[in-house]
Amino acid sequence: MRMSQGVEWALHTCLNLSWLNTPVPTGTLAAFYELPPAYLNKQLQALSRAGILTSTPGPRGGFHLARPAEEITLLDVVTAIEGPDELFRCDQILDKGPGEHTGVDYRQSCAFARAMSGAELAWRRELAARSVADVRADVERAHPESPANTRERITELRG
Amino acid sequence: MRMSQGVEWALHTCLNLSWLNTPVPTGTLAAFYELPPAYLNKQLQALSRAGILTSTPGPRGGFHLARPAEEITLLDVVTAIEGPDELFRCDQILDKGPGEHTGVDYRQSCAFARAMSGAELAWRRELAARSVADVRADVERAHPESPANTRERITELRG
DNA sequence: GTCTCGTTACTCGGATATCTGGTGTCCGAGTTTCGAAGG
DNA sequence: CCTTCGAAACTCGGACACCAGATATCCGAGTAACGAGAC
Repeated sequence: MRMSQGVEWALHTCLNLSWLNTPVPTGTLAAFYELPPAYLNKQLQALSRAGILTSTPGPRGGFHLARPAEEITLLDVVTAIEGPDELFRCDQILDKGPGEHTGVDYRQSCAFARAMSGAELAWRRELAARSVADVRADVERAHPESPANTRERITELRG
Repeated sequence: MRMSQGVEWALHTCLNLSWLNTPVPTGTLAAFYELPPAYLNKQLQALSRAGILTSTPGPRGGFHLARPAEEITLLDVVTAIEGPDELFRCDQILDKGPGEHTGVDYRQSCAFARAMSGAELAWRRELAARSVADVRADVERAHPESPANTRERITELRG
């Protein structure tokens, strides 16, 4: 049960994009971290479908944030990459056990499913409470040179 | 990022075992929910390695809880099946980016890793707060006949 | 009747296949840009 | 000099291989039970 690698890429890429105000193509964003460009593109497409990024085709095109970093939560990114499914999926194991098989939704009736769902909700709540802008503020506090470094490196890579 | 099916099996099996005080072989436990016996055995082995179950070989052998259900948390079971790894693993993507590459642990320095780790901690805290005995109490409150039903069905299946 | 011992059957345990989903890659559709040609 | 037009290059987007981990299975090592035989 490891989280997809794409989540980490997506988060850092969103942070970098929040320091820029121009579309950046996938190749440049991938070169920044030496990532496989085509696969990063796949993740960015997912973010685009989720309405987090906006893509512009053609020369001088690329991806840019679809809305302010303050309105992009970590949960948004995780959900965009990993999908909306829950971690613990109750496959209605109880259907085969004894008792009434009245076609009830075990996601609600199974006590384990409820407990797991509650724990997952706490996780989601934490993720939804932190935006990319919050993290950006932390980074800028610890490393004030980061924005300038990123901007410089991006323009340099774009050549 | 779906959680392994084995977690659900393990949870329900632990609950059933908490209603019995005798070793139950894998075959019987599997038949209870019509699960593949050999694969369930694999999961129970993991629980055994984690110290949640105790296995006794030979005739009249099987698995039984290694400690009271009050002392078995949902987190214990999840960790036993899924392993101790974190959901979000920071693969030190920043190592390739600009800045100092002083061999620091990005699990600590990366702001995203810290945020994700915090959210995961909230999740683990919820899971650790609920024991199998808590869930058992919920089930017995909603379905008082469950313990007797389970005991009856187990002895019936064992033949 | 009781103890001993060997056989038997049953259990776990790990080593072995199979399959789905994450990982990685490629090429085509569409658009902007740029430059050249004509007015 | 300005406008128009066309080709080219660059971008995303989805369709196609590959691989690790989860799923599923099998057979051997070990042990408790049981029964037969001896005392």
